[in-house]
Amino acid sequence: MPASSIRARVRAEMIDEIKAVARRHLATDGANLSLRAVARDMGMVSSAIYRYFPSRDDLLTALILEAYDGLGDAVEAADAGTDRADLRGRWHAACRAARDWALAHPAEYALLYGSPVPGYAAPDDTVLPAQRPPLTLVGILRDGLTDGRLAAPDGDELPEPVRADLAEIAAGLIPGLPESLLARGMAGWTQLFGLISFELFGRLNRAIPHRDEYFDHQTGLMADLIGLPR
Amino acid sequence: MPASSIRARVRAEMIDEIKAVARRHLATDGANLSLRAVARDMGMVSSAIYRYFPSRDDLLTALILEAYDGLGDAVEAADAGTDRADLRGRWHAACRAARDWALAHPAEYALLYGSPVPGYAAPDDTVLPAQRPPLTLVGILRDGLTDGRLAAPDGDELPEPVRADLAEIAAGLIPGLPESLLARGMAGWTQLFGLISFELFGRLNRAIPHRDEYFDHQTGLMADLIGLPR
DNA sequence: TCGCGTCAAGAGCAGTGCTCTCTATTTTGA
DNA sequence: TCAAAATAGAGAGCACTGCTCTTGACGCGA
Repeated sequence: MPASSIRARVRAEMIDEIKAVARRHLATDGANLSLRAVARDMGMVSSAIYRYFPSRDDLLTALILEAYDGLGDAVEAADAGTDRADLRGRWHAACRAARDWALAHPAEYALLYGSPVPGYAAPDDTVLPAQRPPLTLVGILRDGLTDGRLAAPDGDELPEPVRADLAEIAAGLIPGLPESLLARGMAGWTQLFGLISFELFGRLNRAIPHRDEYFDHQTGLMADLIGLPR
Repeated sequence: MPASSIRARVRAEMIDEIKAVARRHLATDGANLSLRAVARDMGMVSSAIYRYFPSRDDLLTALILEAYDGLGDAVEAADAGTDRADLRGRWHAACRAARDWALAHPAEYALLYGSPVPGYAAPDDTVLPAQRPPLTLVGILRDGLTDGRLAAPDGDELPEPVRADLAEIAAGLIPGLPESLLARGMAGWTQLFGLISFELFGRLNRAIPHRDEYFDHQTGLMADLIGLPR
């Protein structure tokens, strides 16, 4: 290890620095990341970047993976930092953490959840990190169910195909979660994504001055739909 | 009119053709629309396009406006084509129309609701067309309220800032709509946007094979939250 | 110390948005 | 009617992009 490691270490540092510079560019210039600009910022010639990332998309993928992890960390930490029995508090904390992260990293959020780049297909290793936020949310529901604080909504007659699809998802991710509860959890996650996107993409610029309160109230409505006790 | 109209007519036809070709390019190549490619497709030189659209952004804006109108037309027509008294049917029809339009025009949907292009700011005349779909949705709620089929949810204690913001929105768009109902309508609209985006951007590719049924069930959940009678 | 592998640099290709100039055509006004 | 004005398209050119290929220098293991 000692011999080759000096070169390997430099290489790892270069990769990190490129990602850092790219993230900075992303924050200021938005999604149209320019490899040449990154190289210029690093005092390199553009072709040298290709020693570290075979294409622009690969650099973007690396940034996407880091972003997913950042968001996942934030959401999970917020959930973990709240009293396990306070289901509604955990829901709100997780939602707020996602929003806070998005507001702090708008360009990275747009990279994750904005319109997909035409030629670009997210590689498979983004799937798992991408599931962390919604998994945290439905994890709250599962905890509520197991300790009796939350009841599966009854009277929901899920159409059989929907029930089957949701059952498959539940089997893979959170065994034992009733499909009706998973459906409502996913509605909450879907609405959370919509809330953040609307705010970040400027859709309630003029309409809603009190963003924090509006956000909490909207996520609270979904908590009501799910049946999280007040 | 006859004198200048021949040239004016040709000009109008050119503008239409450019937009049509651009829309075609948008559908195949995604959001990164190339003026030069459009010009090439029309047998023109790229600089000639600038006689009709002063910049690429202006062409995009024209496409955005048409897209908003197409979506607005679809949603309003679906609502108008349903029995006025069938609130839930109207809700589902409007939601489905939005989804169908999005699935039929994915690139245009991404243009409207995807991540904003960094340098690009939507001009003010997009605001009104953009409001048509959510307005149609809350219009259903207003109708239900006036004919007694829908009650404003009580027990909702909206935080004062949220209530004030929503009251202002209601005053400008749909006078008389209680803030609590508007809040739930916006939750529904937000979730609808999330649903369509998730589906279109490939987020439930593997997870949900039965998209139609899932969609209807999810929008039905929001109808429940709003209180639309079954 | 020698040779292999890695690295940065530079030139170059094809593409982009956009500007400017030049020429041909159409429209307009006296 | 006929010249002046407005408009249209073509072409060259600028600065930029992602990416490839070649060249020469350097570090590293044998």
